[in-house]
Amino acid sequence: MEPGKLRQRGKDKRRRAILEAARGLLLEKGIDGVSMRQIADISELGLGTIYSYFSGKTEIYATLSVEAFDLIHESLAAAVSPGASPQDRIRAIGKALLGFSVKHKAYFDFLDYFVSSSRRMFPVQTKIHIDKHGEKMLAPLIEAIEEGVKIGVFKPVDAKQYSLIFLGMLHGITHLRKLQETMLKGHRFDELYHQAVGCILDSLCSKQ
Amino acid sequence: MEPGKLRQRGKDKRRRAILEAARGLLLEKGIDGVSMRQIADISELGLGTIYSYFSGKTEIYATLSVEAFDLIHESLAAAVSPGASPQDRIRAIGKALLGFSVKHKAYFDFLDYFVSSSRRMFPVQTKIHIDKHGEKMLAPLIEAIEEGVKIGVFKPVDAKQYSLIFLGMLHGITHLRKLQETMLKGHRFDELYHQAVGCILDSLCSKQ
Amino acid sequence: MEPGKLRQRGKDKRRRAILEAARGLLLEKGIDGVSMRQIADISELGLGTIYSYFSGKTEIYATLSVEAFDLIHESLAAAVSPGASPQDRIRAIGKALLGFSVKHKAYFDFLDYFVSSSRRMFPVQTKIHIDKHGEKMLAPLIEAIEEGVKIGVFKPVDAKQYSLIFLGMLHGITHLRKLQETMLKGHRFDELYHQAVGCILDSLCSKQ
Amino acid sequence: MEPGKLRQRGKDKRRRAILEAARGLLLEKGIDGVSMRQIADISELGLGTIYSYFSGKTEIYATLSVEAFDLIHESLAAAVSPGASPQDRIRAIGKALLGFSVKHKAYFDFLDYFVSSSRRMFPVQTKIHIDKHGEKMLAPLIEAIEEGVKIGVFKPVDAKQYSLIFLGMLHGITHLRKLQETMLKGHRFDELYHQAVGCILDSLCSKQ
DNA sequence: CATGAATGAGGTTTCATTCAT
DNA sequence: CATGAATGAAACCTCATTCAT
Repeated sequence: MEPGKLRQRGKDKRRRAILEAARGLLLEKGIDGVSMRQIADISELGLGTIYSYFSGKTEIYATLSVEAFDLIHESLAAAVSPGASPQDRIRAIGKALLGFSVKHKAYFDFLDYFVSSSRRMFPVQTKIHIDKHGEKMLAPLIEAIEEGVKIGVFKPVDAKQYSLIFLGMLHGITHLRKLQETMLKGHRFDELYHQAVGCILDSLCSKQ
Repeated sequence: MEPGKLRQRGKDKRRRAILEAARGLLLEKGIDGVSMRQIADISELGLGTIYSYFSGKTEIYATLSVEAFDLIHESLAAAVSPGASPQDRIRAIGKALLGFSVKHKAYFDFLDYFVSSSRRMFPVQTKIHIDKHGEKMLAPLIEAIEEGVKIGVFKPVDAKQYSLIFLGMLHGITHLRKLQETMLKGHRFDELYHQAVGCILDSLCSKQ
Repeated sequence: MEPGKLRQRGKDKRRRAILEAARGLLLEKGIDGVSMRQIADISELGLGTIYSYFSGKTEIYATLSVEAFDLIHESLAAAVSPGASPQDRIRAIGKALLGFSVKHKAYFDFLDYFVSSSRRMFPVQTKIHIDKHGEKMLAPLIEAIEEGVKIGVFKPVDAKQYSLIFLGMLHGITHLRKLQETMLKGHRFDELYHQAVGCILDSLCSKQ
Repeated sequence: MEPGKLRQRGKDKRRRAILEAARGLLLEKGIDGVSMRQIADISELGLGTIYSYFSGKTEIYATLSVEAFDLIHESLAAAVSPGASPQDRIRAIGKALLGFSVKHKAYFDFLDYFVSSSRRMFPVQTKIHIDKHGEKMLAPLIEAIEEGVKIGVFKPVDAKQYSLIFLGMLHGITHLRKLQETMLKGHRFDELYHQAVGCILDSLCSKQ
């Protein structure tokens, strides 16, 4: 391997280290717990180094946002088996999303916060760019619903609209997990989650 | 009226002024736009005075959280007409929640943020106290669903679980409103919202 | 004395302390030696306190500039005895300026720097305000020259123009003092200075 | 030409590129606008490379100072026609200095700043070296004045002292140009300048 | 009891310089 | 020999909180 590649790999590694540090801090200490100093310490890089990889905190956040959306998209896309029935595909997507929200809790909390406040946080151009990645997430869902409508197992609906409802719902439910020790006491979160997926399927399948 | 009462009233007024100022700032400038100095300026009180009404910023946030939950509860409770059918009651609750999220946007964004991060933000005792108020919100919904199950228009479900799904979903959908200019482009938000309510009703009414 | 006055006096004292610290640092360590931290340390105030007296470094510099010009103006105005001849008045002004440049060396170096770079340093509005105070300095000189022209001891000249030349010259000469150990070695600075004043008088008195 | 020379030429070119970049930045953005990074970018060299030509920023400034003085000296020396009268030679020198201050504004501002603060900026040895080059500037003036004194058109004066006054004055006047939009409003700068030169000549020619 | 001046920890960011490649 | 990635000291500034008046 030529030296250029090695160096490149080192750069990538550092870049990743920075993003992981930032993401980790975000999860562990919340949005106010993220300081450039801490990111530097955790990623074991000099403070100035951070600024040669990212123009500032905002860019780090923007990058994480895009990454998060892309990762979710990948998870969802990977979850659907081509031959499966629309219902199963939707269930699989629900499951994948739940899995993601458990495995990459950090990303989820992060998106939660940034979807809420990104208009204030990011320059409008950046926000549009991020949202484009967010929109990709919907594709696997839309396809599954359209397929179901086409073959007649679902009632005719606007596939994108239902996708938004589905994602919004699951997101909202995931949000509730924070209340596990209080409002959710006595309820199993995953059951709640599956029930919610079932709820959407009920609606899609309901004649009327 | 004796002087004590008058003074009491003045104190209440100041307390309210502080909370309004804090809430207003939160809406207008986001979580980073709230500083004690600004709260003092807007509420037309001295900076030090704030601290004789609240122990600090955290207590202000906690108080606002409780208030927000209580207000939502009131809205929902007021929305249900005693004689209405379970379906109509649920529709009314959905409508009321949508209305609230429009009218009191500030509170909604606020809860969004604080439900997410309250574990880090508040001492555990405070958090439990807040969540208790959050839980009250569910009551009108639970009642409507239980009624529907009892009279047989809904399939037999765990009423609290469905309530959580319902609220979670609506909350998630509301969250999406932030994406109106990007992901939601071409979709009317309120339609999406009503569709979501319909979705739950579909599920509740679907025969097995 | 009522308490308000006392407090006011304390505020004034602190304000002065800040300005003195800044001026002192400027003299001792040069423009790069002035940091807000150091100003705070020397003035024995908290760092944040500085910012409640001045909006930032720029405002401190602007204030010092204005003060410097005003002080010089006072020195020059005080130097002229009403009954003295125009020549004597000009000599007195020269002497006063020399005296000032020795006694308030800091201010002089300061002006030196800020006249040079104020366009980049200050917002245009601020610069205009500062320069207005600078212009006042000329008044005593202009009056003396006009008087001399009127009574015929000076040849007819544009009084303001000659004033500018006079001040510019003395300022330039003062600048040279920095070179006392090298270029000026073997020359007594004050002699140089008086010679320069004489030079202007020669010109003003030269027939034709 | 042997390869050593070629390489040498490349080195010289780079050295010059660095100095030009530094000087240009100084002119365009002022003293705070000069960073090693920018010098590297503009001179199209690597950042590290700068350090193999100069030991650091200070040495770059020192070199520029020497260069500036040498350039001025050349300008002044070139201005005097051997056969001209002392008065004309002095006028020519004044004109040359004015021309230089317009054409090489950067150098002038630069000297302004560094003469003021060089004691703090440079190690004493460096400063002495720089000042030696500064002193050379005086030579053409001294010669003209001495000649004038010798042939009796000037009164007997200390030629070096008058030279210092002359240069100091012109420098001071040049300084004033910064105030063109405020204090100097309504005055033509070059007129002021020529008047100042005339002023010195008046004095030199004044009997006793 | 209301006030706001004072505080200083901690935030983000820049930049001269070094050193491995 | 040229390079530029890495570094961390140090800059400016904000803000929650305290406490003397």
